[in-house]
Amino acid sequence: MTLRIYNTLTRKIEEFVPIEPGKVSMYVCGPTVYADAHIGHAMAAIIFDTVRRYLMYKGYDVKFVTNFTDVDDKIIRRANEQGRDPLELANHYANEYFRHLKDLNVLPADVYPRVSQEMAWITQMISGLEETGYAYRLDGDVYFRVTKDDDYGKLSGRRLEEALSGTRIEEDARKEHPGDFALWKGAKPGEPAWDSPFGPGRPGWHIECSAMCLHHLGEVVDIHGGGNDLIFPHHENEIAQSESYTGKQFARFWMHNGMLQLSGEKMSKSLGNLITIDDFLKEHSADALRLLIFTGHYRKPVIYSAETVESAERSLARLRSGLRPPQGSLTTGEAADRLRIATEDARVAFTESMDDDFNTAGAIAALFELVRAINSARTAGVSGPFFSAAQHTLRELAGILGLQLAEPTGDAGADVAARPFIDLLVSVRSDLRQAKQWALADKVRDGLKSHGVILEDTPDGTQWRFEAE
RNA sequence: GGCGACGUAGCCAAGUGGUAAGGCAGGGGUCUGCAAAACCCCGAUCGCCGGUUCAAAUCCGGCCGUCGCCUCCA
Repeated sequence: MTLRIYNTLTRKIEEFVPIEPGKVSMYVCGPTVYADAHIGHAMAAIIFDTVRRYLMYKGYDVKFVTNFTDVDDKIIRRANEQGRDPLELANHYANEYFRHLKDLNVLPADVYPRVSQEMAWITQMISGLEETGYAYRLDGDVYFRVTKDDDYGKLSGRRLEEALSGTRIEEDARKEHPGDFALWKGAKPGEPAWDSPFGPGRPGWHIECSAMCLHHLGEVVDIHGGGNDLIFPHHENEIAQSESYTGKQFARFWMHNGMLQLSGEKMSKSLGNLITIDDFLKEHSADALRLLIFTGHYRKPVIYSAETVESAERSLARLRSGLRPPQGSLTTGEAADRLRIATEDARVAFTESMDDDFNTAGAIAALFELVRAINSARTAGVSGPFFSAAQHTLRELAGILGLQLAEPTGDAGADVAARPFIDLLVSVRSDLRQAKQWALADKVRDGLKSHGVILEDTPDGTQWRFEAE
């Protein structure tokens, strides 16, 4: 089975073939670190984390690079407002972001380059573009000359003439063409600056990704990803710079994720309609966010609401139910056989969906089918190798989506301390049930429930767990 | 104004030519002292109009609606 991926560049689903057999180079545009990250950023990180995990599952050796933009207008403005050093501020939010990635169960990238540490590569590239006539100097700035780039606009489907009509671009009469964009910005008072052949200053926004790709992954990358809000101008300009510089195709596959929507609008820092990752994780698990995202398709918008999150939480509980221990002792027979077949079917259905441009909704459906098969087998008394194999497959496939399926714990800290007392109460209640003291037994159960502890009576005794939040 | 995406049951959502996956919520049932969980059963003809086809949610045209990009943005 071959993996097929939608390529924004061609607007078609294409068979994925890496440049070098067995290896994949992947670059994903990371955040500008000047404020708390929100779950829209988390969504992008989670989607490309799963793309990576699936490529690894398919046997590819993946080199994954994602950057931090730590030199930028907004960082500088914010730092000046707060009287802080811009790089210190950026570093603070980068560290926060690292913490978020860990909380969200996103695998660490192989390299996390930062603009501030890539200046040599950036200036070298700008110099190269200047030498070949793709860039020109203007009052201490350096601009990219879009009119010299024949296929400028190929990613976003815009032509230069069209791009101008109705745009809100601030006209800068000095530029040769309104679409020309800054590769280097001359130093201004109160801004950090680096020395360069073009004088002191700092890089434009787009050049950093081109330079970092070149530095860490080479002239051509297999997959370049990011949010679909980056298609224009960011990725268009990256292509222009990189291809003008190397003369080669910059990225084979361009992948773009849809936006997270809150009350019908894109969640974004500038609109202010956001939920930070920290706030989300106070109330919900990382698994819930992943499930919410993967219920839909990565290229489409995801609707975030109290209702969709709640639905994701309940669905999660259902997936977890497949991991509960077996109850019988049947290791062979018809029911065990059915489970074995269902396990195989689930893997096939899962990979077929994922091969189809990461159809995670279909992949999750396969997971639910497997859960039902496991639960049915448990009820039928199946245990042994087929049962554990089914559960192992469930964990493995869910793991490709980054789902951990861990049972919820109580409030941090209280969890460990409370366990022995809960066990004791459950034990006492079992005695009460033996004695048919139903009223008292129910009082214990209801009391525990009000503290977030769920009791379930089974033929093998009473089990308890913490309620999902 | 330009470019692009989308509109499927109460909600989320897959499916891009052969008579609609999955989840949540809801209803009925099995099990249970009761409950919970689990399991079984139940629901939509796919925004509207027209066209192509033996056959369309799926292709084409028009209309209505929503969203994204065109400015920083995952």
